[in-house]
Amino acid sequence: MTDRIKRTTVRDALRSDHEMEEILIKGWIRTRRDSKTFSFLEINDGSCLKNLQVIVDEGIADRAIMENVATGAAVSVIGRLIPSQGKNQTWEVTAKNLELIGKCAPSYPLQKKGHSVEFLREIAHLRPRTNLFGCVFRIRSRLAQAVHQFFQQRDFFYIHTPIITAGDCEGAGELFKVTTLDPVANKSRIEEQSYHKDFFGKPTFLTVSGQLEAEVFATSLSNVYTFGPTFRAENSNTSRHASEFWMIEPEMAFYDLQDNMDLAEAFIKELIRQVLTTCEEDLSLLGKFVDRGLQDRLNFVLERPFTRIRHSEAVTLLKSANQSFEFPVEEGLNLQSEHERWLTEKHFKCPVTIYNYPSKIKPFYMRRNDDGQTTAAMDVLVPGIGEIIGGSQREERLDYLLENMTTHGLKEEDYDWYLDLRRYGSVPHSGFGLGFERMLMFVTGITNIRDVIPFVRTPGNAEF
RNA sequence: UCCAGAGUAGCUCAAUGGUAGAGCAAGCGACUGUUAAUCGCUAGGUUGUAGGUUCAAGUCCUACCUCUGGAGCCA
Repeated sequence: MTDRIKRTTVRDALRSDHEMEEILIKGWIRTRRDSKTFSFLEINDGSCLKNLQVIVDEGIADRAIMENVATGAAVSVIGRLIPSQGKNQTWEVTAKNLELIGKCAPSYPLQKKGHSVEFLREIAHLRPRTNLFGCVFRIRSRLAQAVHQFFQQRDFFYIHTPIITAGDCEGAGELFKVTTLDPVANKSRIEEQSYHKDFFGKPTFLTVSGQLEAEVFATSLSNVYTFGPTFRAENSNTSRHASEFWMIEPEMAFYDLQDNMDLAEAFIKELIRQVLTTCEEDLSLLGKFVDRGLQDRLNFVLERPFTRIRHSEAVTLLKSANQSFEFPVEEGLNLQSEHERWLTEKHFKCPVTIYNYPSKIKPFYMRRNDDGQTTAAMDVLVPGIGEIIGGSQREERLDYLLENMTTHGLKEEDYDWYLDLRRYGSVPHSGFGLGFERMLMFVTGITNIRDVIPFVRTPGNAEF
């Protein structure tokens, strides 16, 4: 019987502009309230935040079935969609037929009332069934879509850079080693010897960035972007770091640092605009229970230009700040979290783009400025999260690049193909990396990165 | 990895070194076009782990584990 009618999602049912004599709804029961001769079921199928209220009169389903129609169970309902007599919904369904698809054991850990995000993290396989995580992951999907939309509208090409890479890019940061060798069986061997027998015949790692590969395509297709998983084996235990995360890395030929900063700002604003206009309902829940000022803050960021200051100006501001910092502020030193927070949260109270960083604290591929002291690097900082974008104009001049590699202790032969880009028709180009989860944290108000990734990987944790 | 804090019922939390408690959830019942429904009853515990101090440890000490917040690394 149920096979002949097309299933309607809860979202479509609640958006209906007319009564429906017969509707088929499938989903999970969020809660049940019993009256003397009938029951109220709240059904959610994840298609939207809201539940659909179903009225089941006595006798519609067997007593044995009704006993199992409880919180968490999966059901199928055929009934009439009619205007609701109740207060909290416009439409409701009076059931003509109720089937139990999958019953729910009484040990089901999700209750009607609020759970802490810490507890829900332990049951990551069930947490998308909560209002909060349903909202987060619907928004995550929209945000990913918005990323592609932004670049595709600007004729950028989406490049799939490798996840397994050879060689440890710029020697910085801890990498995950990829190997088919058994570390126990080979423990007595010298590492170099073992690599000859390894799958790729050389050391390989999970990617920490697709940037160098993206540069290949920027110097051929002009405007490109990557959007994929990224891996860092750093022992970072903070609310803003994960071992596996998603990063977006646009790379543009003929862009200088100014162009790069302009694009970064337009990108962040467009992502916010998309979420504001397409995720209104989900945002409203987050605005109510997670971050009271969420929508106001997003609108505020959208309307104002980001503040842009040179690193040296930031240092001057911080030095004259009427605030004592734990760490010293010095020209030539990197800014600490507390300094970034002061700039973006206390002083400017908006996103801040800092550029022209001291050369010695930046990697080899960034372009040297004419002053000889700074590089054409830029970071975008946002209130509450800190660094959300890091980028630069790349060093397109072969001789300077080689010089940088020497000072960073890198071997020329390891970057031969990268250097070829400078040998054969080199052009100025720029790019940046945006942490997808950090952006999602910013638009949802969620303060821990573990709560915006479906299945988080952090040091010591690879569950599910 | 470093600093700080916390681990007690399924969840959120109480408990001067002296018999382990509540709210919610669950189970049973009553009531009701209800909507975080309401009311009554029932059950639920090796107090993170291992040692130690003490007549007596959830409570004090040591080590370890896990989680949370902050720092560093960064996106």
